[in-house]
Amino acid sequence: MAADPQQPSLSFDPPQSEGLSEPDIEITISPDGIVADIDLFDQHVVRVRPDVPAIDKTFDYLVPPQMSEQIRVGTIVRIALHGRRVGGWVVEDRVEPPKGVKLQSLAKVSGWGPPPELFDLADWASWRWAGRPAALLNTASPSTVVRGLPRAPARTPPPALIGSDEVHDLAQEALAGGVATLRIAPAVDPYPVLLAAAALGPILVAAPVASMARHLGVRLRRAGLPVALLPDDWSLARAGWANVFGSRSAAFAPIASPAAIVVLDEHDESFQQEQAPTWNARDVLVERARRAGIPCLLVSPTPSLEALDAGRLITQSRSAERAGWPLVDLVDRRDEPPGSGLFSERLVDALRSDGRVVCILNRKGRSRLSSCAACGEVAACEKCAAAVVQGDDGALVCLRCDTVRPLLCVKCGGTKMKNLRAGVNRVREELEALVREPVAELTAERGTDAGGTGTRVIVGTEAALYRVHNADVVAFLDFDQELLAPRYRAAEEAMALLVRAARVVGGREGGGRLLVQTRLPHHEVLQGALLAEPTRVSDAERARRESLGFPPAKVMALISGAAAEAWVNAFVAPIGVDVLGPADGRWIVRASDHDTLCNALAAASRPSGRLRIEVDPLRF
DNA sequence: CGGACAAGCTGA
DNA sequence: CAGCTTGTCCGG
Repeated sequence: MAADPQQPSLSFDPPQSEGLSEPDIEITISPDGIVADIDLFDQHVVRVRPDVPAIDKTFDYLVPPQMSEQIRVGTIVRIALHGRRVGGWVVEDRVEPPKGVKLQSLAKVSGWGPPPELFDLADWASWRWAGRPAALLNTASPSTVVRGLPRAPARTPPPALIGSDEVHDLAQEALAGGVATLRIAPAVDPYPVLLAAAALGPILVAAPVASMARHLGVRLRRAGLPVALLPDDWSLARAGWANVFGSRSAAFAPIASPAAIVVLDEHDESFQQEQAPTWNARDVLVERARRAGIPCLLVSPTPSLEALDAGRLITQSRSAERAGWPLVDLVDRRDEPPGSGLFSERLVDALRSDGRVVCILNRKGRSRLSSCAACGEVAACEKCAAAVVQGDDGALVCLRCDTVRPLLCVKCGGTKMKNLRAGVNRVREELEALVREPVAELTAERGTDAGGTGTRVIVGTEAALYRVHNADVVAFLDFDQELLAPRYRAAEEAMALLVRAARVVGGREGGGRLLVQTRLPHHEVLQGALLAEPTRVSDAERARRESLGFPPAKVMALISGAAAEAWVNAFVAPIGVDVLGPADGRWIVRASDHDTLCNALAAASRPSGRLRIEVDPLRF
């Protein structure tokens, strides 16, 4: 490897060895000659963490003189371990090797790795989410070998930042120190927040989806500031002088000393990793900022309870916040007979206007609940008796055991079914008949590419809200399904859905409108959106979670997998920790705070076999 | 993780 | 008791 042209700002200070205390002058000559009898004073020994998930241990290696220059904490190396070659990270430089161990030499220097502080952060996250650090360090590492870092350009004059802007000023106030939650309405542009933060120096910005991170990063770049877009610009981020943008994985972005951290849409559940360890980027970044002593700004139109607990809340003026929410048309369907269909008069009016209308129904296929037209029998699986759904092709599929049967009543043999709960596929046909023009269907699986849908009326699941960028009206055909979903975070999730829809239609002064069909018009989620008062949701949720002992009032971990029972049997719950279950082969370990929970999980022994420990489950 | 090595099981 | 499986340990 050519010598890295290193920046002064990039040079790494190795941890000073403990003064000049006398090292042991004990020269051991190993019989197989692995260690030459060279002076121990001159040996360069590093501590390496192997990139092997199951090995939770570090090992010491000799650094051959020709590699010595390239070694610092974080460097990615290859080592011989137990007869095989594996990758690893240098986690400590110039250590004193333990006595009586024959050291081997590093096999190779691969290239640049994460900055030193990410090792401590990864260790913390592996404790906090009861996982192994190797996966987290991989998130912090480049996908391909990085041999050099880009130099900072000659100093350019800072770009002219905007003068007076409410959001910019609020962000400045929030950046005064510590963790702050900044609540800005859905249609309010978060860009001034980034300008305010970037005035402090290079910042680290995380957004729930990569497209949002990219969009904002490109805007900042056009304003003349250096920007690294992760994961592609890993080496630029590692160089330390650029503003770093990324999605969830940006929690472990390799920028050494950001001036501030900004988490956009912190309430979004995609910040949480689905695979164990189920770390949450917002929580990791709050801790990262705390350790670095830098400000952390959590931005959201509807802050999570976790964000509200993390720091002080800063809000827009009432009028500005209201202006940033669309008008919400609540269509109260309580007086309509059950089964009167999904199309209220107000919805039909909206559909027959000239505007672009997106209809949202979170049910795929043709029908989620059918009954025989002849005898009235509700269609169920003939094997396991669970409800069957009618897919796009008309066949009945069991959701539990995947048994498929043709459209046929098991009781009377009838072949006509009444659609008690229509799915998107069926609704599309009905809408076409209603508006007499083509209607497109957009779900996660089907539909044309982003925004490429030419039709005026679109129907889809919530996935459609990611793919349509603007519309005059977003109509929720059956919002009660979201409000009443059997998940403890249903209210917050429903509010997040309204936020996403609000972004598609824009604020009320631009004519943005949401139409919500419901039998629960007084529900705090709908009132919160209607009045642009998200605290209605958080206040109600806070009280509910407290009384039920749900997060964040209590914290929990979900234990599942084939080895879950063995794990629970071996687990001795300390005081303040209780184990609930089993339900569906899963257990819940619960405590009042993360210290108690995570210490208990860390002390538990892990049986062999498949085991999933999900700390802070989003569903249980 | 995956190799080494040891303790247990089978068959003559 | 060889030859094999299964389990536990450990790596610099």
